[in-house]
Amino acid sequence: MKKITIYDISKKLGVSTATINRALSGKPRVSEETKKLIIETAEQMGFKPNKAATSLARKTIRIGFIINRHVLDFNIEVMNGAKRAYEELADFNVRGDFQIMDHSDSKTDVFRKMREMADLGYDGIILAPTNDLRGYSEVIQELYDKNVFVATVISDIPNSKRIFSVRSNSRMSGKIAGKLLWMLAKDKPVAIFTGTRDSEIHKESIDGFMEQIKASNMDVIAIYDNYDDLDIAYRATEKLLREFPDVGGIYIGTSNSTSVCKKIVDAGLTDQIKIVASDLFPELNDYLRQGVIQATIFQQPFQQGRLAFKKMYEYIGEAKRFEDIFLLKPQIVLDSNLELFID
Amino acid sequence: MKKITIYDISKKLGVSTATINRALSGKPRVSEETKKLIIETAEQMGFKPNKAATSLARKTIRIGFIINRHVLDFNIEVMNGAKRAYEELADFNVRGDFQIMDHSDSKTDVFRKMREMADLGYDGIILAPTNDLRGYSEVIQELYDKNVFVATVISDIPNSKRIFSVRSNSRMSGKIAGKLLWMLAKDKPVAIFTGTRDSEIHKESIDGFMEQIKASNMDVIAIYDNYDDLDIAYRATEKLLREFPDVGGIYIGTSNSTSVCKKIVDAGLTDQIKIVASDLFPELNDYLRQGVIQATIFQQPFQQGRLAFKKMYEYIGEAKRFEDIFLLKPQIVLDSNLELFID
DNA sequence: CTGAAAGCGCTTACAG
DNA sequence: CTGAAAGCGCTTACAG
Repeated sequence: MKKITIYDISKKLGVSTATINRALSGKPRVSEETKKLIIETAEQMGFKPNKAATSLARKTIRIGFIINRHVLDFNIEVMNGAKRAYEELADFNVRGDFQIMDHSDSKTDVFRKMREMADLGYDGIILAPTNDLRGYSEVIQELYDKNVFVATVISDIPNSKRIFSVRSNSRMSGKIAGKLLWMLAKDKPVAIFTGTRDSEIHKESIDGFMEQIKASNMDVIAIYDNYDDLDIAYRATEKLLREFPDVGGIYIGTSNSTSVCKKIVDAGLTDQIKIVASDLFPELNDYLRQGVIQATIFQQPFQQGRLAFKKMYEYIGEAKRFEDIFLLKPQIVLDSNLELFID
Repeated sequence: MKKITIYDISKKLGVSTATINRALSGKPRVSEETKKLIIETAEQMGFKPNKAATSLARKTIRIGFIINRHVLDFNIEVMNGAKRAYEELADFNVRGDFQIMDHSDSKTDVFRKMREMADLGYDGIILAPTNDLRGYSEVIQELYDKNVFVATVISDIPNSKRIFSVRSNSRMSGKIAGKLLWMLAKDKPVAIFTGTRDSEIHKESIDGFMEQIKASNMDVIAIYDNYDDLDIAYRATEKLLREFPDVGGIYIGTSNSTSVCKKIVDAGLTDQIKIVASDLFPELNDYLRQGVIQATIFQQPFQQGRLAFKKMYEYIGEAKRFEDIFLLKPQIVLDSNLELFID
């Protein structure tokens, strides 16, 4: 029942607390021998370092956070979540630095920023990767070798030394969308609009959707990928309505759902065609309230940022090691519970 | 940018840190005059006590947690959530004590337990109230006067001195259920089964449901309340099917949904009648997977307990004061995302 | 009513 | 490679 402290270990081993600390936090200048002894003893005594004491005593941890302006609202929400986590950790000796890279900035600028932070002594960097992932791994490896840890939010950078990744469970988003369309447009064929397949996120949501559709014995008549652009999506919707007039439901996996909705409204097909969309933003809220969209799958951007910052803190400040992917639950939003998701 | 500490206040005012502390934490033995001065200065300097230091220095906070065996699984999940919060606060000088009152115990036993905890020096007690609320207010008031704070989980005790309450947004649960039945059984009339109307929770979920049904222009043909008993619910379902053979959907607002489902299956009406249920437990998971139930509204018992414990800690240990009702978001669970909700 | 001092459980220069 | 000591920012007996 009684809590074990480093003093208990110190007394038992006749070694100073300073040495105990070096051994336990993997710092240099302890002989391998005593280090081993200390670690074993600590383990066996069930020692767990006290977080409050640790944070008080150590020097300030520095965490950087970098997003770009692409898909602005979503990214800003992620950043706001990270800022919230930062506030919640205010008394635990952390400093957060939040950077929004300009849309015009090339990826090279992101890399420069990362290296700059590393040189300034940052301990960790949280990154929202751009679509094109080339070059990231090298920079991450480079920082890793300097003990500057990189994690990702929103999407992952596979096969890199990033210490963990926080994102939405997009396969599940697709499955949920499939199920909802089954409920809404049961006997009619459905279509799907999504962003670039280069993105793992979009690929997964398509997979999940198709899996569910197949399980429900429904027909998918068209898959439109790479439709991040509003105009192109509008025209693609026209094409869909022309070629498949019997379409009963659409899943829009990208956040650029508004032009699809617009076309459906323009064509006066609101009641015939059921739409399940993604994310949450003002225009989309309106479509939900008007019944143009029946449901949307919310990816919890705020919580993504919050969790990423918190986990980065735990990784650095509390030497926690954990599973390396955190998948947040996609939330089903209908017009009836919409109010819970907007403040 | 620089953090203000009590030393800064101490220096500025020429008063010892001990006195500063007494003034700021509302302890006796400070003159009204210096107290006022200290509080004003602290405010003006933007002083915020450091949580890590506070928890290290103060004596252990004691929090009690009391549930009864009624609706066992749900309550146990709430307790597990509270235990999780307790673990998360392990380094912050708290002690939790978790009590399950036996089904046979009368409410008097709960009251006795509460008084016992107060006498033992507990600082706060979290309580899951029984259905019959008589007598609670008096005990809560009594403890309040001794500076022992009571909060509630799962359901509230209105008009009492309980410091806060954590529960699910049950009005929203009803609204969501109504919307889902609109999606599932659009043109057919629907019915609702629910627990006792004595419970605010059930009353609210009925209200929310009716509100949504009305907004969707659907017909409610029957309301069965007070159906917490399995046998009674089974027979009520028989009656429903007999009297209203055209029923297309049922919302079950209590967790005793299994006997309704059983009757529907027995009658071979699985495909004709759509069911939206509440909560999540093994038998219900099976009904979801088999398509007997189309959706269930999850009340997040684990998170309820976790939040309640955490808030109690903050109230006592960090002197935080907040809105007094925390309503958790009801989660929509379909068979497609069920796996995210069970471990 | 007020203050000096010790202590909570760690980490960090600094000295050796 | 190792240790003594100070310090992080509070709270708490204890003495006055």
